[in-house]
Parts: sequence; structure tokens; C-alpha cells
Amino acid sequence: MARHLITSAIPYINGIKHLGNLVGSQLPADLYARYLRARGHEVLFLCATDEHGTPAELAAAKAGKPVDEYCAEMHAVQAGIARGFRLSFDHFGRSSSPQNHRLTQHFAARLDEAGLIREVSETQMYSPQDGRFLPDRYIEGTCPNCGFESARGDQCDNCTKQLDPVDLIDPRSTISGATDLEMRETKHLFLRQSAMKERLADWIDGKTDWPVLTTSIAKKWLNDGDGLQDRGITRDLDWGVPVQKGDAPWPGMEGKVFYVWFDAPIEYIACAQEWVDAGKGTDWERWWRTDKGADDVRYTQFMGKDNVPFHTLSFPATILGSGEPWKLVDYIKSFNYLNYEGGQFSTSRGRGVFMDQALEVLPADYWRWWLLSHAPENADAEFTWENFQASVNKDLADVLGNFASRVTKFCRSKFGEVVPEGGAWGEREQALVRDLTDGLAAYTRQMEAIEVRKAAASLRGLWVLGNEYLQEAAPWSTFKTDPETAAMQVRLGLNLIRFYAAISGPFIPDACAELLAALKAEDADWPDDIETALSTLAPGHAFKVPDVTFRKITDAEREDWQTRFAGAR
RNA sequence: GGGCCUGUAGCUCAAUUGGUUAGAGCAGAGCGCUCAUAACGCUUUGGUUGCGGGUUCAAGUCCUGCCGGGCCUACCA
Repeated sequence: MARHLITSAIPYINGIKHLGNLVGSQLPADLYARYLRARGHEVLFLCATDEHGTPAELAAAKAGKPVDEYCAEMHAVQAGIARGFRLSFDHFGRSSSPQNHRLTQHFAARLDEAGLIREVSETQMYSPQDGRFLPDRYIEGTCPNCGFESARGDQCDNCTKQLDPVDLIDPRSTISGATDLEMRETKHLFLRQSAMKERLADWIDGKTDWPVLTTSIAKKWLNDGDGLQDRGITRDLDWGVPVQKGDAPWPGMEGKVFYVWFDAPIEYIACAQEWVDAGKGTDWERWWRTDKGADDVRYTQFMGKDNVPFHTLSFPATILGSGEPWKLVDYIKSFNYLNYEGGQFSTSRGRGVFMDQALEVLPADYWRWWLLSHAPENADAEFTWENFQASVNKDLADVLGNFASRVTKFCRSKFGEVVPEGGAWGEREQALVRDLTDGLAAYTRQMEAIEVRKAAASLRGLWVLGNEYLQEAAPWSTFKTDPETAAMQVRLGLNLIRFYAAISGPFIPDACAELLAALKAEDADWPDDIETALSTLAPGHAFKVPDVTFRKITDAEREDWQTRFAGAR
């Protein structure tokens, strides 16, 4: 038994996430957490909402609400949807929590004491009408290179040239349209990542078992151009963690807050504190402080590829730079993007399926299965309704659901809703045990390695073995001449359902719980030995024929959804 | 522009890191079964591995040049 700390990239607060966001971090993290718990390990699985930054302020303004109120509401919404998808967080925190405020300010003070913070004076675009400094991409104007009239301050979407907002002709605020923009001087704190480049590079070089996607992005940032650049960690905003040195004020930084990407990863730690303060745990330090028991913790992070630089460089720089014994990540699992029907998911255009809509259409397990079995591990993947319908109908309804149905219904009609007695295993049953043993070993290996798609394929392969056995054994035939043998075959079939429910939980938790409830075998845990596992439900054990575990998606439904989610939410 | 990833059967993906005849699932075809959600099982059609060179006893895998797709490029998060 080991101890595993698992975090999912924390979703941004401004709105409901789409399926691509879900499959890129929260869902695979949940799969891994559920698997490790099922194997008897001690797991702390944390996630939170990322609440600071300009977009949160703007979204709140658009909703006509104070930003703190808006965030509190959206946090509740996201938490509810997470429960709907059965994401088994031990705690779903908030980056705006007092715990994170304190800890972020603490880290900043430690980094300053270590000489890793420098002050930089710079000029930035300020919009008097908006009352705020504008991040580059909130400024639009005419591209000096190609004349495109809606070029953004960071890059022209037309000619792809990288721009500086001061280069734009006739710049205007995308928030208000204001054109009276001016350059104002402002002072910010920078984290001297460049000073830690060698340390970070050595650390990354040691991670030879990480996904290529993870290490290649990290190395690019380490070695690109002049190497790892210092990063501004403060912003001129109202909503965020006030810039302080621990409890003390930071002269010259009054009215400023830390940059979201500085405080967001620190929330991983603060979230553990929130977990304790919420009465769900008693000791967060044994998960996070290597001097207080976290030495034997294995820490795994899940995220989309866009998050990789912050998790491989910025956050480790914060932790290492503090000089304190915080736990560093051991393994970073990163994902590519999920596309939707030949294009990208688009939050602004309402294109694709969002988490709340998905649950309105079908239960969580259908989505969990498809998303995980098609997780964008090696390359971007694509969601299509046709593929979704085909996969769900075949894998879940036909292969697994129908197996449970045919076994239990046959048993009920010939022996009643009780595990039948009599008969003994023969060579066919022993061969099945061997096949299941091999298949389970492969499935286990892939789950340990977080090879999500392969694990799903292996699991499906195990389900298929049940149908193959049933077809060969044909209890409906043997029953006519040899009821005792038929009883044995059916008994084995019932135990197979229990076995499947015990090992499939990480993918489809609700269906597994329903099957186990029907079998009155809620205590089923992970099987150590197949032969034992398939003999657990003993003759005389009562059960109920389960309801349809997975229904099929009809062509009419599929066509309806295709239209409904094509755009304009 | 630069960097990284990617291109394998109609579709979605594998291929133990250079090693026999490139494999699965779905879709298609045929047969079987009749317990079951018109479900299940067996058999089977289908590939010049994007294209052209090169290295090697041996290339889907390594090198190189094209062509296509995607991502990142540090003030969105």
C-alpha cells in the first residue's frame, strides 16, 4: 500500500467547461484516483476552481455581479457538475480561499528572501474608460504589417505576426471599445526563473519516463531563445491575492495582486489545507511536506498541454526557490486536445458539448467511457456523434450490459433469482481463468502506467471473454440434458458480472454500483485471484435481475443532438 | 519565422523502441446460436504504413527533402 497525491489542473471559473476540458485533466485524474483507491492505496485527490484574473472580473461584470459573488456561484455550479460526472475529489477547493491567500503570500516572501524576486518598472496600456490596465489580447487595432483591422495586441490573427500593442494602429479596448488608451508606467514583481534554469533543467532531465508531450514542452521553454525567462507574478487588478510579504506589506506594491498563474498551482497545497479545515482530513502536511511524512508520497498531476509550462517550470521554481521541503511532482500526465465534429470546441460560439448539457442528455458513465477510451494521449482526438453512438452502443450496451442481462435473465427463468447449485468446473472454465488472469494483468499494468486508452481496450477485452465463454458453454443447451453443468455455467456467469463490476468502477462507477447492488455484492473489492473471485457468489445467494445497465442511443437521438450542439448555445 | 507532435484498412487506433507474413475494435460480407438490450460467437474482405530519396542483412520505426493536419511561441488562463 502506497500513498498517492493526485491533482487535476484547476478549471477556470468563468463558465462551464466543455468535454475537451474534462477529458484533459479532471476525468483521467479521477480514473487514476479511483483505480488506486480500489487497489487499497491511500489517495488524496484534489481539485479546485481557478478564480483570479481579468476574465473572471469581466465575466462577473457581464453577469452584473460583484466578482466574489459571481465566483462563489460559479464554484457551486462547477462543483455540482463535477458531482454529476462522479469526479471523486476528496476536496474541490477555491483558489480564492483564505488558505491560498496566506500561502501565496508566504511563498512570495520566501522567494524574496532567497533573492529570487526582482522589481521591474514597465509601461503598459491603460484604459481610463475601463479603469484598468489591459492585457495584450484585450487590445485590438489595425495590424501594421498587413492592415487587418481586428488584430489583437499579442498577435495578428490574419498574418500571424507577433505584435506589441503599441504597434497597433488605432488601438482600442475590446472590453469597452474605448480608444483613449494611454501608456502608463507600472511596477511589477518578477520571479527570477532564469536563476533556477540549471536546477530545473537537471530535474526535468531526470524525468525520462514522462510523456514526450510533457518533457518536450518543458525543454522548449528552458532552451528557447535566451533560455528560461523571468516571469511577472503580479498584476494591476482588484480581484486576487494582495501582494504582501507574508503578513507584512510590500512597499510599492500597494493595490496590486499576484498573477493567477502564481497563485493557482499554490492552490494545490492550499486545497489540502481547505480539506482539513472542512473537517475531511486531519493532517495536510503529511501530503505536502517531505519533512513531515510526504517523503513516501507519489504525486501525480493531470493537465492539458497548454498547462505544461506552468507545472514543469513556474510552479517547481516556486517550490524549489522557497528553500522549504515541499513535495515536488513525481509524474506529469498531459493530454492533447479534443476536437468536435471536424473543428474545435468553442466556448464563445457555443460549439460542442458542455459538461452540463452532456449530463442532460445521458448519464455520466456513457460520457466517461467514451471520453476515456478515446482520450487524446498521443495526438488531438475528435468527438463525433456517430463515433460516440457506435462506441457506447457496442461497448457498453452490447458487450457489457447485455452480458449482465443475458446471464441474470437466463438464471431467473431456469433457476430463479438465486445463485444455482451443482456442477463442477472443467477445462473450459480453467481456460477462461487463464485468459482472464492474463487480461487483468495487462489492464492493471496499463492503469498503473496511466495508459488510458489501452486500459480501456483491455477492459473491453475482458468483457468480451465473458460472451465468448457463454457462447461456448451454451448453458441454454446444456440445461436440457445436464442441468447441473448448466447451473455451474450460470453460477460462473453471475460471478463474472460481479468480477466486471469490481474492476470497471474507475471507468463507469454508477453502472458498477448498480450491478453490484443487483447482485447484492456491494462489498466486492479488487480481485487478487481470478479463481477465487469467480467463486465468491456461492450457491443459494439471492440476487435481482438488474435494470437495463446501458441503453442504446438511437439514430434519431444522435441526429437531434448533432443539430442541437452545432453552435450558438 | 522557430520549435514540438502527427500522417498506418472506409472510421478510431495498435505495433514490445530496428527484427518473421503490419495487428485490434467498429463498419462491410458469410456462417452459427437463440439465453439476452434485433443482442452474442466464429470465419472473412480490406493496407505500396502521405510522397520521393538514403542508411542497414533487415525500416511503419533511423536520416533527408517535399506534401498535409495540429499545438506552442512566455501579458488569456
